[in-house]
Amino acid sequence: MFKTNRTHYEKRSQVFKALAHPARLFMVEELASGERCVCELTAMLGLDTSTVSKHLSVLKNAGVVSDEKRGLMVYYSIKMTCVLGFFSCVQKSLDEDVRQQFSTLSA
Amino acid sequence: MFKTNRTHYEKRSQVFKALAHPARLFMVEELASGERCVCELTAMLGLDTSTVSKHLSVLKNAGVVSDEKRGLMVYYSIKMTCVLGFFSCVQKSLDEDVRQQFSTLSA
DNA sequence: GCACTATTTGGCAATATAGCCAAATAGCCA
DNA sequence: TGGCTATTTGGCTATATTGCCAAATAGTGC
Repeated sequence: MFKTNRTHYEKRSQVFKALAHPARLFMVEELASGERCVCELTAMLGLDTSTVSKHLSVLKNAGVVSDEKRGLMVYYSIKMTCVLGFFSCVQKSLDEDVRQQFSTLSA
Repeated sequence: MFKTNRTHYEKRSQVFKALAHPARLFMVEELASGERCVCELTAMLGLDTSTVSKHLSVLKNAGVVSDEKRGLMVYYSIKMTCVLGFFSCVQKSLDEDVRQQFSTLSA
């Protein structure tokens, strides 16, 4: 059932692993507005350049983003565009949970 | 930019963290067909019952699934139904990558 | 109550991830 | 070439996750 095509599930989970970090989530949402160089993302995140670079390589290896070098800078942009649809789904569910907790409290 | 609403991104990333494991991914897909008890999922996964139980609690805490106790058994079912749409997106992207690698090789 | 089954929880060792610093690499310009 | 900037890579420590076993909890039926 599971063990026979475990690698199949491992490949798929790589994408979710890539999105499973606040900094990487932020970057993907930022890239939704257009390509950004590493330096721009670094400034926005307030993390070390090397840390940001490693986060981006995680997203790249998962196939979520792609990169292009132009001069000194490396520009990243979204490749797996459909992941943007995830965020509204997740947000909606989180909002519903909050609403439900509130109505439980006030009941 | 990021540091000011870091907790916001942390909450969202919880959902992706929950999906970022092959066993949990398998369970969510299985639950798409209907509710399952822990024992059924344990049999399919070939993991220790305690391990499966912990995986399920991760999914529950993230709001992805919900549980209901009936007699001795605890039945889990999908709560965040929209996550099912993720899988086709991810699969489609992975397929495209494979196709692209193939065409690069044969070119 | 006792015995039995299903599930959860605590604890531990092995492994993976995140962040920083330092060093390496790559491209620009003089 | 050398100096400068942007990015990546290696290495390290701190922290988080995974999976097992053992023990605790909860529900059933005698």
